Amino acid sequence: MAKRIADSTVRRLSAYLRFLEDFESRGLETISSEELAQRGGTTSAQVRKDLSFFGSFGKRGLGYSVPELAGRLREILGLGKEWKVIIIGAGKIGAALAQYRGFRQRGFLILAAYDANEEKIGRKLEGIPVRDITQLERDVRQDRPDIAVLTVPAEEAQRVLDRVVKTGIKAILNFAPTQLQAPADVTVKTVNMAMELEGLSYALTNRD
Amino acid sequence: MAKRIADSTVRRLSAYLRFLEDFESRGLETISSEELAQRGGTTSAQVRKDLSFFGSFGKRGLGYSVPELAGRLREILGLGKEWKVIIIGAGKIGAALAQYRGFRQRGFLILAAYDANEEKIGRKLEGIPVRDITQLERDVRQDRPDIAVLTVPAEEAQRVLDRVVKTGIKAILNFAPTQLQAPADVTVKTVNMAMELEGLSYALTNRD
DNA sequence: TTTAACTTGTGAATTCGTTCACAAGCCGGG
DNA sequence: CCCGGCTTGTGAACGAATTCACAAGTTAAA
Repeated sequence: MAKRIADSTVRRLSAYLRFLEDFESRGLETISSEELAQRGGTTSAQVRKDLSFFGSFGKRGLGYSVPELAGRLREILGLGKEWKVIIIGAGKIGAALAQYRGFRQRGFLILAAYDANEEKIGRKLEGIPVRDITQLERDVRQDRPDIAVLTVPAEEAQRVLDRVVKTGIKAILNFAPTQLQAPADVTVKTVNMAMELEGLSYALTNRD
Repeated sequence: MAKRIADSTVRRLSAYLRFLEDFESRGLETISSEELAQRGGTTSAQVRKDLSFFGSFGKRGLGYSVPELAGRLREILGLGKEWKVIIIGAGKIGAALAQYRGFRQRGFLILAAYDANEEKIGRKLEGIPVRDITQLERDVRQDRPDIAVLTVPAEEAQRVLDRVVKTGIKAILNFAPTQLQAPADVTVKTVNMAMELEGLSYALTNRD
């Protein structure tokens, strides 16, 4: 890949793909950058610029072919293959994720959940086996998951992350409300609800 | 408030507060911008700039008083008062949120959850009453919640949001993986897991 | 074939956020 | 009381992301 693409750009591509799939299911053939922009809360210039990093997919005067652009976006985002996911922490959030149909829909296959609690080990979490966290390293060697989702308490998050990194997993989705340190070749995305809530609190407090 | 503060700045303030609380509990008196920066994965100049938007809280040569800065940040973020929250959608994610202790800890009081499913109405979700969604408008007039958390399917999210906005609620935390349209005076924050996952997929696919 | 109405792709201009760099201020030790 | 070591607060420089603006290409209709 020639240029480094900003995180915000990738997020928008992801949003565009969602609208395209909606358009696709309604049988529409073409879409303009303006239509795409309105649905995504951005501008048509932004849409065109975002896409231009990866090539030129549109036809001047006409717009973009919906199926073609959707296909190209899936390719760019790496959604062509199946990604194997493990969930670490079989609590309430882990359970909510385990049943989330968005995973499977987009090609993310959840292999297993891990926990230290003996009462949970051996059971199923929304159909997904809960395994003993002590087996993590052995299982990873065998199953080769691509992504680990962390739903453990904040206090344990860094320790668990270090362990996960050591197994060679390069992508982590963290739900613990804490900043994590990881090597540069490991991508960590954090979903921090506490932060979002405080953002709302700030907005409510500082109105014009 | 004189200047418009960037979203990214508010998120960092929220992160700083978390470290400060950690420092506070360990009985430390002062902290430098450098220490704060290291924990938050940013730079000391960034920390100082962020804080400078709101005044000057530090002592040159010494750093910041931990309790004082924590207090000022809570004030800035509007965490001094108790915010009343309702959850709309009593599914798995709603349940996970209902039991999330981070809410209460930071002064967010969950009043109730709402659902259309008769089997859920009247029961409790992690100790929180599940009410009939048809009563939403009446309840809001009475209870005056500040924040609504949306954990409904993507297809219904916009419709539910419109209804919530009409009741006068000005802050919404959305968990549906969809872009929502709201009036300018309503703040909507979306936690979009699908987007984060696709960000990981992109990162795994486009390595150097 | 010509024209009018559209829409893309992209350099240039602009805006916004981050980093640099340093004067100003504080503290402790001699 | 003065000096050396530290750390803040903040303009200025920089860099990144967004928006502007327009040439170039497409289509449809006359």
